[in-house]
Amino acid sequence: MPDKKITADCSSCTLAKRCLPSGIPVTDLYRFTNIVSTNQTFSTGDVLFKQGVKAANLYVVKTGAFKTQIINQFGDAHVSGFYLSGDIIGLESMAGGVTLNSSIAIEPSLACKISYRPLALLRREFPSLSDLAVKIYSQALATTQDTQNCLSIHSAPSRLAQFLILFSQRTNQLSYQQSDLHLNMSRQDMASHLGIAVETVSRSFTKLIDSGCITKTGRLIQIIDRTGLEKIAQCSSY
Amino acid sequence: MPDKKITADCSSCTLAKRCLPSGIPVTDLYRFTNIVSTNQTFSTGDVLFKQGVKAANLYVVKTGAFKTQIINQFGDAHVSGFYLSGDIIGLESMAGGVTLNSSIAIEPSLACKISYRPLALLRREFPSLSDLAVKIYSQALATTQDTQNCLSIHSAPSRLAQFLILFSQRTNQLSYQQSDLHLNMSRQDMASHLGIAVETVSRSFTKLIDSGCITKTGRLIQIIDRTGLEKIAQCSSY
DNA sequence: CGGCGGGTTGATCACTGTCAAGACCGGTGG
DNA sequence: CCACCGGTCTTGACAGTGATCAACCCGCCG
Repeated sequence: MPDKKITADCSSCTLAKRCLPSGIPVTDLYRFTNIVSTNQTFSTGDVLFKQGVKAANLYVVKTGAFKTQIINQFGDAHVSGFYLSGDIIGLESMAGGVTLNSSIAIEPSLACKISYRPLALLRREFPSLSDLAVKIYSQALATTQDTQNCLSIHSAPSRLAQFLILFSQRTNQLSYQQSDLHLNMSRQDMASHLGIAVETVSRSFTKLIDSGCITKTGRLIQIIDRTGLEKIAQCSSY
Repeated sequence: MPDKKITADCSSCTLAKRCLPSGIPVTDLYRFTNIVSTNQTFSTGDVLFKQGVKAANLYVVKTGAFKTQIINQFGDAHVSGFYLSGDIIGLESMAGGVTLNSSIAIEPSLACKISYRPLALLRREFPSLSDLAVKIYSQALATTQDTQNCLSIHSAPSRLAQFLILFSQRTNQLSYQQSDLHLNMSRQDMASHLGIAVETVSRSFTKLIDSGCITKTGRLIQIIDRTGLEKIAQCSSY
């Protein structure tokens, strides 16, 4: 690491309590700061890493949003996940050594880069960091299983409703009952993620609006009736 | 732990090389054996753990097969995953402390139970076990993302084809090109897992057979034309 | 001004969920 | 040995949903 520029150290980061540094005693925090490239900037469409290359880094989203997508041999892309502030990207590629998907910024964003190797060394040294890693992985697994459940819902409006519920839970982890919801991604990305056509996404939105559960202006959603939305998400024939 | 009966220790287990004990030096293997309840027997339909109770254990499938399912507030069940020999059940519930799903045997099976707590202590003690945990979690994440991709496929025959491909990859990890495939689960479970109706599963099977990619006798599948099957799995309009 | 990408709305048709009936298989009891 | 029964699986008919193609609106930018 010749002349790495550290734009900010982790001790002053607002995410530190929820991020990997929380696995290390504050007195040793400098050890962590040494292996991180903080606050790398990305514009919309910038690529964090490409599918099928050597997997070497984790990325923590500081501000903005990213998507991951998998491209099959026919060139069809499927958006596999969205990552918001505090989320960690690249966990699934750690075992194989090769990136299983591409990651792309969907907003102007900041992300911190952490190399696998030195992180593993720190993990071996600090048991509390090992505990945190397990916790993070466990939560990541739970999240993807939520997504899986969402995808197994039959009707399109129900699927969209479930997606909105899950998304709002993730964005409002701190203040859960907040009802405003900014959908960072395009309809195209949502459609790909949910496995339905773009037009169907639009139509499903209008159905949710007509039912009085949400309002919408562009990409800004407001959840009016959360229980109603949950009911729609679980009603098999809506 | 008063009078726990150890029916077999891990050093003699055929799975040991792929299982958690591989994270510990052979000389310390007895430490592992002490925290495992090996070879617990389950009949078809037996419950490993229920959804929404205190999460306390991991289970390693030794022989047989299990499913996990999530039941929503309306009583609808969704089969979230299948677990075969060598797979680990319960990873996603570690962080929250509460089981996120139920796990049920779909065949007469053997499984080994490992409590979180003493496992975490061992992990803190043996860095190689910590590495293995990360690797296992990473692979589990990759697997669920595969499943997610499978669910985002539009047409039912394509979805089934993709499921068969993924399933055969998992069962034949050792001898990859093996083409025989025993589907342990009922059509009902497959349908729930894939998010389609039971009848559609049947119809999709006949389509795959008609296309000459597979043959089928009951729950035994033989893959004749693997590349053809892959082509169907990725063709958007089949 | 015109082109372009993102988003919505409309019309049509294929696909799949649903309901119903029948085939198959294993187990039980006469 | 056979009849009966339950569950699992398959096949058929029909209706509803969503994918597709097309047109249109809107904001942005050259």
